[in-house]
Formats: sequence, structure tokens, C-alpha cells
Amino acid sequence: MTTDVTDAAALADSIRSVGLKVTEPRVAVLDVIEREPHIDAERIFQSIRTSLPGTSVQAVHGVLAAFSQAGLLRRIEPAHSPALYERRVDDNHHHIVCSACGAVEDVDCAVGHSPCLVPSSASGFQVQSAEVNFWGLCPNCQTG
Amino acid sequence: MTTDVTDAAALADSIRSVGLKVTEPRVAVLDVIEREPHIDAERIFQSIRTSLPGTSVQAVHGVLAAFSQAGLLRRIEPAHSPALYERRVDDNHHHIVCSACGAVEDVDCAVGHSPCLVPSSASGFQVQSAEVNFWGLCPNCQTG
DNA sequence: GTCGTATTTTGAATGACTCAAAACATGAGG
DNA sequence: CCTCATGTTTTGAGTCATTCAAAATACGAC
Repeated sequence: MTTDVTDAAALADSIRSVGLKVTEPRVAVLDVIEREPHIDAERIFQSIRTSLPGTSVQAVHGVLAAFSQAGLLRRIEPAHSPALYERRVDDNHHHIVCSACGAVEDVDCAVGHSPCLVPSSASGFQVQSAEVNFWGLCPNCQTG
Repeated sequence: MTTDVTDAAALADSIRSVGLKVTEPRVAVLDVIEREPHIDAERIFQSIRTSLPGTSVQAVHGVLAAFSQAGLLRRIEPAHSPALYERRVDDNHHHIVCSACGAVEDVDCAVGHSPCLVPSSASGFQVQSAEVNFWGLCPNCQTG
């Protein structure tokens, strides 16, 4: 149910590895995202508030900002949804969101490696990254 | 500089054609978006406030909501930016945003027709639409 | 164990947008 | 052309997600 010692150590290592101090709130936040990817700040706060009384949503935002900046987390911002966070993998994967219930799943790039980084015409822009979100109905919300 | 009669009539027609009543604020908002695509509610309000004193940002939001719902406008929501609006064209084009100055340009689909609507694995989702935003540096912000 | 600095706490403030009730204008019908 | 019902806008308040700032605190290098 709760984090075992091994996991906690691994989480602490990840945090240390990007040059950040290891603190209780940070380990707790990373742990929650580990077990539930694509979660927003509010729900992270709800998950840790029992084990860390005295924490606030603002604190969670602070931790998330530090992690995102350090490259430990990836922040995704689908339309009509608060920002969601996931542990960063180096691949360039995208997301599919259920327009009915909001469920989010990972989706690999359609063709081989990041075709989405090569738009046909970039109007002179130097393309650095792409943000791709698919919308549809998840299996549960497809009635029939 | 300002809308001539012909344009105003054309705008009114577009509005009527989707079954909405033609009102001053609506014509004004559509006119602004016509000449400056990818604009947000606040800036639309700034553009029309002189010619329509007594208008408010909320009113603009109301007009935009009505237009979006009627399919007259497309609403795009890039990360770190308020919602932007553009006159809807039926093609499935995407956008490229300058990470420095925020400039937005249209981008056609990378390969032929909407390849972005066919992710490799949809995890059982019924894909309905895709939201694709590229990020990079616009010509102006590329120093050197 | 001590101490400087990074981090968290606490509380307030912002930006973008939505909601609701009252005043008003559009355009269909007479 | 005038009237009236209904669709729109106005006005004002309220919400949600997030950020900012100052004070209190904890991490971990020494």
C-alpha cells in the first residue's frame, strides 16, 4: 500500500541525481506520480496530505516546478484540463485523452521516430519540440 | 483602417449562416479575428473597446463561446498561453508557437492528409481529433 | 554538531474564465 | 411599421489553477 524502503531509496536517488535536495514532500510527490502518471497538482496533494499533514497545494506546485525544471518530470497541458505530470522518459511520446471522462493514456509516435517534429512547412521557425494530444472516447466511455 | 461596408455585410452573413443573431459586438469580434488570427480574448477586447464603449471582456468571452460552439471559430489552447481563436477552415492544420515571443503561425499537416489522426496504438480509444502544436524560435527570435 | 543555503510554509494575489440576474436589442409575426 | 418573445449583452460576483513573497524550517556540506 505504502512505499517500501527500496522504492523510497530509488526515488531519493533520482532526486539527488538531478542536483536537488531530498526532502519528504519531494519524495512523496515523486512517489505518487510514479504510481499514478498523468495526475494533476490537486490530486497529488490529496494523495500526500494524510501522510504529510501541514503540506499545501502551493508546496506541491513548488516541488513540481523544481522537478519539471530539473528534467525529472514532464508537464503536459491538454486543453480543458489542469496541468498533468508524468515521469519523464526520453522518448517523444504523446497522449490520448478521453473527451468524456478525461482518462489519459500514452501513445507512441505514429511513424517510427518523432515524425511530428518535422512539419511540412515551418514558416522559418526552428522547431524544437512538439505537443501532440489526441482526443477520443476511451473503451469505458464507448457505449455499445 | 476600419471595416468597410462590404466586409461588414460578409461578416454578418457568416454569423447569420450558422443561425446566430447579428449584433454589433459579434460583428466587431469576428472582424478583429479576421484581420488578426490567433488572438486571445483580452486582445480582442482591447481592439473593440474604442468603437464599442460599454463592452467587457466577459461579453467577448460570451461571443467567442457562441461562435466556437456554432463552428464559426476554432479555439486553440497552447500550453502557457490563454486560448486563441481563428476563423475555422475545414482543413486539419496545426500551429507553431515561438517559445520566445509567442508568435503563432499555421502549419499544414506533415504528411498528406491528417496523419496525426492515426496514432500507432490508440489503447482502444476511438480517436476523434488531434491537437498538434510545435514549439520553436520564430525567424525574428533566432539571433544570428 | 553547526551553519549557510535551499526548501517549505503561510497567506495573499493574479490571470483567465465562468456563472447568474437584470437590462436590452434583434428580427419574426402581426 | 410596430410589437413582443427570445436570444444577447451587460454588470458584477465568483471560481479554478497557479504564482508570488516573506517568514520559518530542514538538508547536508563541513
